[in-house]
Amino acid sequence: MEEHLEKLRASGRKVTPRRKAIIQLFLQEQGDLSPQDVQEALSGTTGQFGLPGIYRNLEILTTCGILFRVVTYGGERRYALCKAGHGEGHHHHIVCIACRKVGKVSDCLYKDGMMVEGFRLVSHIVQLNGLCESCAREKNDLSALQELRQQG
Amino acid sequence: MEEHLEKLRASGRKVTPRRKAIIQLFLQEQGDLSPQDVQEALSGTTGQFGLPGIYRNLEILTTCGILFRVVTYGGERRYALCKAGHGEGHHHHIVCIACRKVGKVSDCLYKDGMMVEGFRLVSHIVQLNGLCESCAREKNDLSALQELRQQG
DNA sequence: TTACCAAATGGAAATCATTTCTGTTTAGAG
DNA sequence: CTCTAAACAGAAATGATTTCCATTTGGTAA
Repeated sequence: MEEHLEKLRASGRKVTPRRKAIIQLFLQEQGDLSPQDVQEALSGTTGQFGLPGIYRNLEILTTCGILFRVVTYGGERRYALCKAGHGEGHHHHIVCIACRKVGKVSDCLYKDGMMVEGFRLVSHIVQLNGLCESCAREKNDLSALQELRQQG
Repeated sequence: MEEHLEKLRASGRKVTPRRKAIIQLFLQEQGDLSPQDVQEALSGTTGQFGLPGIYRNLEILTTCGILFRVVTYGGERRYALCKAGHGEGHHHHIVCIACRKVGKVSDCLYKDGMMVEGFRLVSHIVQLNGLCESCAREKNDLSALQELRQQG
């Protein structure tokens, strides 16, 4: 938690109860959450929690590098805790489709500047979904892996 | 054009003036378009063109493999012409940030099943942005490349 | 500690994208 | 040429996201 608050302060933002509550929630949940998920989870805890404030704060926490926005085909808005340390550069995340654990991918196979299909790469979006070690072990029969592969 | 209509027929859809107009537009524009872009471009041409119909058709054309939905960080809805031939399997696209030309990436560096950071990869989203050959040649001074790199 | 002010908050309301619904038209098979 | 499922237009509903504004608060400096 403290490392996250540090990121907040470092970017000149205030540490408020709301923000602590949101970070706390993500620490508990592990997985990715939509703004609506956040509202439901926090309603009742600290009185009401309006969606506008949640949108604002999710965006701010993302700017600070505390959260990141998960990339999905449908474009749904979902956030998760960023695994990169303070000041770390370009990276992606990999999410476990079973337990939603998030891993950091700091050495992406794609590097800006490299050639791909006749194009010189300038930027790239990568979102990986997989099975973390423990979940893979749990379901290491092929049929399970097959099924999981469907979900995308 | 004919190859695209073939994809429509192959999936049991009708070939209508609307759909031809949309495909025609994407053939002209080369780049990616939002539903709103499509409406603006087609308004006046063939009388009115309601947004609901555009949403429906963009989705249908995507299902048929004629279009694909571009992946963006913000989740904005944008579509472009898919470069894959009929029946081709898993692939991604690379978009030229200068001329918006789209290329097909059929052999992605990430393969489902491979290990990444201790996770077994099950699925992945990849969207590449770069400079196509001719645009790279045009602006092959480093400063231009530098600038372009900012835009993401 | 206290005062201060920019930043953060809550919540209503506005906005904007997207979907649903309904009645009408049309592509294309037979 | 007829017929039917699919496609169509457009109005309206829905739902997510943003804007606005009056109020409160975190955290710095006196």
